Amino acid sequence: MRLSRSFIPTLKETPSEAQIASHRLMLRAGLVRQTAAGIYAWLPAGLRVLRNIEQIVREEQDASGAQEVLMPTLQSADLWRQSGRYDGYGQEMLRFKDRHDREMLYGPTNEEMITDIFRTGVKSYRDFPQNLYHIQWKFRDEVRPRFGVMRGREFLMKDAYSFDLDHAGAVVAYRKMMLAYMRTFQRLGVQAIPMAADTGPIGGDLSHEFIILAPTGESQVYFDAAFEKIDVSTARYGFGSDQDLADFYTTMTTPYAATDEKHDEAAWAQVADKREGRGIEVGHIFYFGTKYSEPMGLKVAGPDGQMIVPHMGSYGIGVSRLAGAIIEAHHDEAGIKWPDSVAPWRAAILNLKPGDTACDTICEEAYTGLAGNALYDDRPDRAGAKFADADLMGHPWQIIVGPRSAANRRVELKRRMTGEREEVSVEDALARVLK
RNA sequence: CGGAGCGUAGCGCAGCCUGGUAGCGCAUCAGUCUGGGGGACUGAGGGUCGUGGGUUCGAAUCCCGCCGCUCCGACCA
Repeated sequence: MRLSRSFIPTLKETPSEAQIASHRLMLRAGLVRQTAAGIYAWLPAGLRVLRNIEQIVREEQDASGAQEVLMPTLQSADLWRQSGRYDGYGQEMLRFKDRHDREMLYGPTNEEMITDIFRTGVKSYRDFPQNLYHIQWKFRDEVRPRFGVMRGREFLMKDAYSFDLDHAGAVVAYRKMMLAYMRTFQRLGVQAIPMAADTGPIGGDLSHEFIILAPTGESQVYFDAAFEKIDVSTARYGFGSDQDLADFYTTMTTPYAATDEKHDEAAWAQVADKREGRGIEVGHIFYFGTKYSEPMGLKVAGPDGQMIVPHMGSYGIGVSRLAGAIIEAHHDEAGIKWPDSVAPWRAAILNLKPGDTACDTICEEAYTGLAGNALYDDRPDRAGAKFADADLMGHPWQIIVGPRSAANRRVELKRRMTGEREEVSVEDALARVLK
């Protein structure tokens, strides 16, 4: 993308409504635009980030054996009456009526809908286990939306739902999701810690929330440094082995980890290598047994002819929230420092002197060589403005092409995350960026 | 849902108290000079002052209603 031809409205000044770093930077870097309280439009650069996060989430869900579906944003109130949640959900649910006076709602979550879909399609115990997920917009009419996309009213969430014949099977499904989540967050460039959690309105008796570390996080978290060394790679743990999953689960749940609400000073005192900091919740997993399958009449014939009521779990990742959370974890005074995996472009090409033949030639060559992975700053602006915008937008690499070194076919390569910079040949720069 | 504010040009703000035909910085456009960390100069364009009503000779300014938004707290992917 050529910056001169793109719609990336960066701001030099901070909009007054933005209080926290990620909100300020998302607005300043031209990623999103607020359209109403807690509701955001995603602009070209922001959408690329959102899609990158979504794709990593998708790949890890698929790897765990979950299958992607897509359920609608609008649901019928009848469905929620079957589970008994329609009256209990409260003001957070956005309710309305269609032209025929039918009661509808904009879905805040999909347990009822997936249970309804699954019960009409499943035929036998042989069909189990299953895990279905989708990545869809949700709406929760928060009393007080804030922090930009971190606490919006409309947000993109990945939610998965597992179906198993018994508790033991559901526990395996739960562990698979925990493993998939750890891999997902690792790929997204953030340190995530699973912490035992309350189950809230979803219900159930086994639940963990995934907290990622960021200096500006909402809550204080305490955890054992052992979490920093856990290997969650496919080489260490496989989805196909119940023993691996059990080992993994033990490893993830044994060291101390708690948010300030559940913090236990006595247990904390026993931890040898302590870590504490601020955290943001970006995922939450629940096992809730037959809470929905029972009232909604989901049951199948077992091998002995007896009817079985399946055990379920649900697993959420806040995709749009992650865009903000990743910025909270990776930024400085100048702007965003995107991890490679989620950056809208891998590199920015800064042409410090458009019109200079050597600069123009090298920039075009780099732009073509990076094939869609680069944002080319070809604007006729001053160098300082380009540096400032590149730092603000947070491209992992900056290929700085100036007349000083361009004559020798050399460029300056800057790594945004670390601030390191070095002069290299054009070829080396491209190879490094694409590696 | 309790408390506190704000709405004036794309963004950040002043003007309001004490009513008299709207201003500053940045951004934008044109030109000149510049050219490695948001440069300088000259000129130009851009505003139903959130909205409806009221008071007044006259309302951005005073009064009332409504709408929108933000912040603090309680609550939450």
